[in-house]
Parts: sequence; structure tokens; C-alpha cells
Amino acid sequence: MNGFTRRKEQKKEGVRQAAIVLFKTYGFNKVSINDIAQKAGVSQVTIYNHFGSKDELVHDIVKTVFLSCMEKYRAIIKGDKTFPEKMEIIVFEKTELTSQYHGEWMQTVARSYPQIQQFIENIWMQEVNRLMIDFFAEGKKQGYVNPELSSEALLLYFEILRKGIFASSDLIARTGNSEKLMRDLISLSLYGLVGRKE
Amino acid sequence: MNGFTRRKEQKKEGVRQAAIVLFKTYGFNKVSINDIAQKAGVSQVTIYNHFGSKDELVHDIVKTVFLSCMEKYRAIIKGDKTFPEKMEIIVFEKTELTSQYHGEWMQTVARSYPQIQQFIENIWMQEVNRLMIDFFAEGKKQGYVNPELSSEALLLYFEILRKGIFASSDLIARTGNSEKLMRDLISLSLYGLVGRKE
Amino acid sequence: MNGFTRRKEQKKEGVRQAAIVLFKTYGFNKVSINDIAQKAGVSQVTIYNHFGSKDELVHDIVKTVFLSCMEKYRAIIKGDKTFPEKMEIIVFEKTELTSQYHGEWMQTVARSYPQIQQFIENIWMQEVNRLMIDFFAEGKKQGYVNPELSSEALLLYFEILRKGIFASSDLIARTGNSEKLMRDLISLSLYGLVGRKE
Amino acid sequence: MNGFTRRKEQKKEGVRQAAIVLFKTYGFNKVSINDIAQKAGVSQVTIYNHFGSKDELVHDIVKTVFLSCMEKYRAIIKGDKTFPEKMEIIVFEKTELTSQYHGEWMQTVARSYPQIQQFIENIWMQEVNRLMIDFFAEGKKQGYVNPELSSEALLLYFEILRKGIFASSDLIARTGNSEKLMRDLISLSLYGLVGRKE
DNA sequence: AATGAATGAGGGTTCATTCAT
DNA sequence: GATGAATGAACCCTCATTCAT
Repeated sequence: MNGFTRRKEQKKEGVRQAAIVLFKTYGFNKVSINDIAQKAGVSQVTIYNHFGSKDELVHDIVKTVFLSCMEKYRAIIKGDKTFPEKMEIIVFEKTELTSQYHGEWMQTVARSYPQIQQFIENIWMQEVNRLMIDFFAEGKKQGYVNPELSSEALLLYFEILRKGIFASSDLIARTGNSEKLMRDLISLSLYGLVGRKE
Repeated sequence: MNGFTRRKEQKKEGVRQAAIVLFKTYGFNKVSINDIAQKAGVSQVTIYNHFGSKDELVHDIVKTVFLSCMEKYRAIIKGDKTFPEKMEIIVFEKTELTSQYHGEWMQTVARSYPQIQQFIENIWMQEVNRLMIDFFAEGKKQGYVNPELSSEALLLYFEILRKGIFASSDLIARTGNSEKLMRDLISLSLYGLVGRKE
Repeated sequence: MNGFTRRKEQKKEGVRQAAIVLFKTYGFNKVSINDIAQKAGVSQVTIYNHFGSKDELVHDIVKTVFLSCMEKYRAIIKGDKTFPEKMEIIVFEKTELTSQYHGEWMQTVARSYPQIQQFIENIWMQEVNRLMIDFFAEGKKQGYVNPELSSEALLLYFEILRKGIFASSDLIARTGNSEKLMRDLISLSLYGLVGRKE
Repeated sequence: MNGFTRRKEQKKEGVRQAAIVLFKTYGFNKVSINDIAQKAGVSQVTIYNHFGSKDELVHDIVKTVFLSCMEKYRAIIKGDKTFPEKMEIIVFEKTELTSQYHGEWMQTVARSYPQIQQFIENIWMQEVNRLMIDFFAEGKKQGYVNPELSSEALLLYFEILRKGIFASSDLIARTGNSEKLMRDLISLSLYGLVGRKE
């Protein structure tokens, strides 16, 4: 990659980051191309020159964010931590990874651009699901996961927890991270409502 | 209620329903007052005469939907079904009640209108939480809920599940309601990842 | 005038008064038919039934106000007070008469409705000017007015003073009606900048 | 100032002039941004890009006109003409300066935008009053102004005359600037109603 | 005769996008 | 290649006026 191309890629990355921050802060629909241009310190036209149109910009951002996000997922799952540690990271997102990927704006984008939704689903289903299924197999083998549960249900359950926690993040923050509460929540996801029969 | 008032209320209700359908279908931000007016078969100005502004229309709709939704919640919890049946209904919302209340547009609205968010939280916290705490007590008494879990944690867990399911509603719909999947999901919420130790 | 007609005329008068108050308070362009209807406690349609259209309502109001105003002028000029007293009343408008007739809204109306402007000018030129000319004649005869000045110039001068004072009413109010100031102002209009040569 | 800036300023000035002409011709409230845009030969959005909003456009125009107007005032007062000549120019505004500044639309604007009214009053009070007080001092020294009159009263009198003349500008225009009339008016302001005692 | 309901036309404003330098 | 300037389309909202009861 020569100097020209590198500088160009830097500008594009600057625009992407500016857009992501704004989308997260104000919501997708409230952010105009002009806002992004100002935040990124370039002219609107520059964005058009680089990305073509708003749709293409969005598509590019989603793609970029998604791929990088998936890479981090992979690193976690293939990493050295124990199963419960990995689970905690994935579900409770101690990492900042999904603070970027997630957020209402992604849902809105997916809704507004069927093309993008298609893309996400393809990637997600193909790549992430495969990772997760491996992960569950590991959990079952180590006795952390009920082997009777289908991978499909487990995937969905994780998705639900992940999205629910994300959507409740303000509530959780308001609890002040009380330890008892956190222990209870983890107990709930591990042993359910009924609790552990010893 | 005389003829005038009745017809007026019918028109208002028609507008509300048109708006809800459009919001659910296209997302809140993509729906203009003009769209709603056309769908409802009235003029834009009629909407303004009845509701005052887009904000007030939205507020009115949220209020209406929410109150009716809460009434149904109350009926379920105070009803005659067994604890697990009630839980299933509440969490997985087999009833159509939340098909109306839920939908990405509600999140978007709450995000765009702090006033409405405030309203929702007040109602929810004050009314729904009280109902839920009663519900948990019933569950603990009947042995369905681990008595060591705090009400706070249970509330939060339900909130997470509810929001997560809501946010995953499209995913769930796509599974086609397979029975095995549903059984697994219920198992997960009752006995957690680890599963029942018999 | 029978009961029906009287009641009808009362309603019309109520609408007129409401309109005048609103015009004076908020300016002609900021007042809608709806505002007037609400202030007058009737429906918009009632105004249309009585007056025909906004234009006709305005025309009617201007006509009414103007004629009543002129009647008061006539009473003052034909009254028993001395020339300087009359002058003070007319110019400095101690009476409330012109607080109604005057005001920015009248100018705006005249500007917007050439027909009305025509009407005002005809009445004013024909009636008021005649009154004023008599008044100047009286003043000249009594030695209060320089006989060399043309009636035209005197008319214009009065008009200028009247309008200028009206437009400066807030400034004047802010001076707190200091006596010295008032004496100076009267001296200025009687003896001009140069002052009295004794 | 390079080509860009110059052309931009030209466009802005074109918009300003178009707006002033339209305001003077049709009155402030009857002129829409669209009207101005068409008259100036640009798109509505261009006006928004340059001025931000209708309010800001108006503010900008008033400011521009006012400052240029004040500069001319200063030139007159500090100029070489005799006191009566200066007075005539200032009060009767033979110069075209106030044909621009004046007009009913300015009153309407001041009424509609308290912020602008504030601005005008601040400038006027601080700058113009200082100029006028110097001017009166000159008049008194040269024997043209009764030295017993307070500066306050003189200022108010001028203000009244100025506003009155301004408000009567259509009347004055209709007189066709007859010479006798003008002489009489000047006589009235110099020697008042009573006239010169020789 | 009086009213609540309804509307077409128009106003200010914003946005994604293109033009000209 | 990058920018300031410019725009058509669309949006929320208001107004004078008519319709239906």
C-alpha cells in the first residue's frame, strides 16, 4: 500500500469512525451526511467521492464494523479462558467490542436497508453461528451446558440475553453493579429460575 | 357519548391504528404525517386538529397502547393459569398484545422523546413492577422460583429477557415456532444453561 | 331593532372587539380567524356567517372603528375647550380614542388591502381634514397659529406629530412624564427649535 | 478577498437587496423565503445555507442596513453644512438613505423580533444619541436652538419627528414635494405653531 | 342559526446529492 | 482530489375556508 492509498484509507477510516460515533450518540436517522463531514473534518463531497452515496457509506461501515467485531469474537472463543469466563465476556460484554457493533442504530439500519440486513444475516449465520456452535460443544463437553439443548435454542438464548442486556444497560448501570445482584443474574442464566438442585 | 364524540373518537382511533401499522412496518422515522393521513383516509390537517402535532400524536399513541397493554398484563397475572403458563405468556408473549406494543419503533420513539421515555418508565416501574413482584412471590411459594433470588434480580432478569426477546422478535419469527425450540428456551429460562439436576 | 337583530349585532360587536384587541396585542398578521373566534367565544363558522370572509371582517372593523373615532374627533373639535387644550388632546392623545384606532396593525391592514386604504383616505381626507381645517382657522383667529402657514402643511405636521408620538409612546412612557420634559415638548411644538422671541 | 469569498458576498448582497425590495413593496409578512429566492435568482436552500434561517436573514439585513445608515448619519452631522441644512437632511431625509431603512416593514420586524428591536435600540441609543447631542450643542452655540431646552426633550422631539415623518412617508410622497409645503414644515419645526416673532 | 370536522394551499426548514472551481 | 455553493424533494405545520350535522 503506497502513500497515496494509505492516506486515502486514513481519511475513509476517519469518516467511518465519525459516523459510528454520531450514530451511536444521536441515532441513525438524526445524523446527516453534513454532520458526519463536519465531525470528520472533511467536506460532504469528499464523502461522496470516497463512498459514492449515503447508502454505500452505511453499507461500508456496517461491513467494516461487523468484520472487525467478528474477528474479536473469534479471538475470544478460540482463546484460552475457561468456558464460564468466555460466556461472561460474550454475554455481558465486558469488552467494549459490541458497544460499537450494537446499539439501536444498527437495528434501524438493518431495517432501512434490506440489502444490509441480508449481508448481516449471511455473515452472522455463516460465521458467528459456526463459532458459537463450537463454543456450545465445548461447554457441553465440559459439563457447563445441558447436552439435551439444541444448538439452535442456545444460539437464540444467547442472542436474547445479549440484546436484552444491551437494551437494559441503563437499568443495569443504575443498580450500581451490586455484587449480590450480579451473582443472582449469573445464577439465573446458569441455573434458571428454579435454581440449582444440589 | 353522542354521535359527534363517537365519530370523532372513531376517526382518532383510525389514525392511531394507521400510525401503529405504519410504524411497525416501516419504522418510526420513515413514516410522515402525510403517510399516516393517507393510510387513515383523512387529510393531514385533520390529524393536526385532533392531535395537535406529531409529537402529541406519538405521545397519545404510546399512552393508549401502553395502558391497554398493561391492563392485559394485569389480567394475565391475576388470572387463573398456573405459574409456568403465566410465565410463558408474559415472557414469550404468545398473545398478540405486544405485537402491537413492541417493535423497533417503540425504542426509537423512546429515544427521540425523553418525555415519553419518562412516561413509560414511570408507568412501568410503578405498576408493572408491583405486579411482577407479586408474581414472583407466587412463584416462590409454589416452588417454581428459587427463593434465594432477590426481587430486584428477578425483575432485571425478566426485563432482560423481555427486551431481548422483543429485540430478537424477527429471529424468533423466522424459526417458525418450532416446538422443540420453544421447549428448549423455556427450559433455559427455568433451569438455565446447566439444566435440571434430577 | 328587534330582539333577533339586536342579539345578532351584539355577537358581531363581540367579534369586532375581540379582533381589535388581538390585532393591537399581537399584530394583524399574527392573528388568525381561529384566534378571533376563540377570544370571542364563538365558532369560526359563525364569523363567516356574519361577516363573509376575513377580508370583509377586516373591512367591517376598520369602518366601524374609523367612524366611531371620527365622531369623537368631531366632539373634541366642536367642543368648548380652549384651542391649546384641544390641541393637546388631539396631538398627545390623552383620550384613549386613538389607542384603538391607531396602532401598527392599521398601517399593516391599509397596506395589505388597497380597497381599505382607499376607504380610509376618502373618509379621512373628506371628513377629518375638513374638521382640522376649521380647527386651524380657529387657532389662527385666536393668535395661536401662524397665519402664514398653509392648511396642508399644518395637517401634515399634525399627522407627523400624532404618528411620531404614537410610535414613540414607549419612549415617552419611559421618561416617567417628567414635567420639565413635557413643558419642553409643548414649547417645541408651539415655538419650535428656535424658541420664543419675546 | 479571493474569488470565492467575493462571489459569495455578492450572492448574499443580492439576496439582501431582493429581500429589502420585496419587504418595502409587499410588507414583511407577505414575503416568503421562496419569494426572496426567486427574486434573487437563487434557490431557497441557498438562502438557508448563507443565512441560516429567516430570522437570521432578517437580523442580518437589519444590521447591515442599520450600520450603513448610521454611517451616513455620522457623515452628515460631522460634515460641513450649516446647522439648518443638516437639520433638514436629518429630519426630512432628502437623502435616499432612509428610503431603505425606513418603511413599515422595519416596524413590523422590530415588533416580531424582540431581539432585533433590542439591537436597534442599543445601537441607536448609544451611537445616534451621542451624535445628536453633539449636534444640538452646535445648534445652541450657533443660536439655532433654544438653549433652555434639555437634550432629553430635544432627542425625544427629533425621535417623534423622525418616526412621524417615517410613518407618514406615503402622505408626504403624495404631496409631490411642493416647495411651499416644505418651507412651511421647516418653519413649523424651527418656530413651532406660533411662528417667528420678529 | 351555530358548530365540530375537514381540507387545499402555502410557509419555513432539512436532507442527500450535484455543480463549478 | 478536495471544496464551497447550489438544489429538488420532502417534512412538519398553519391558515382561511367549506362541509355536514
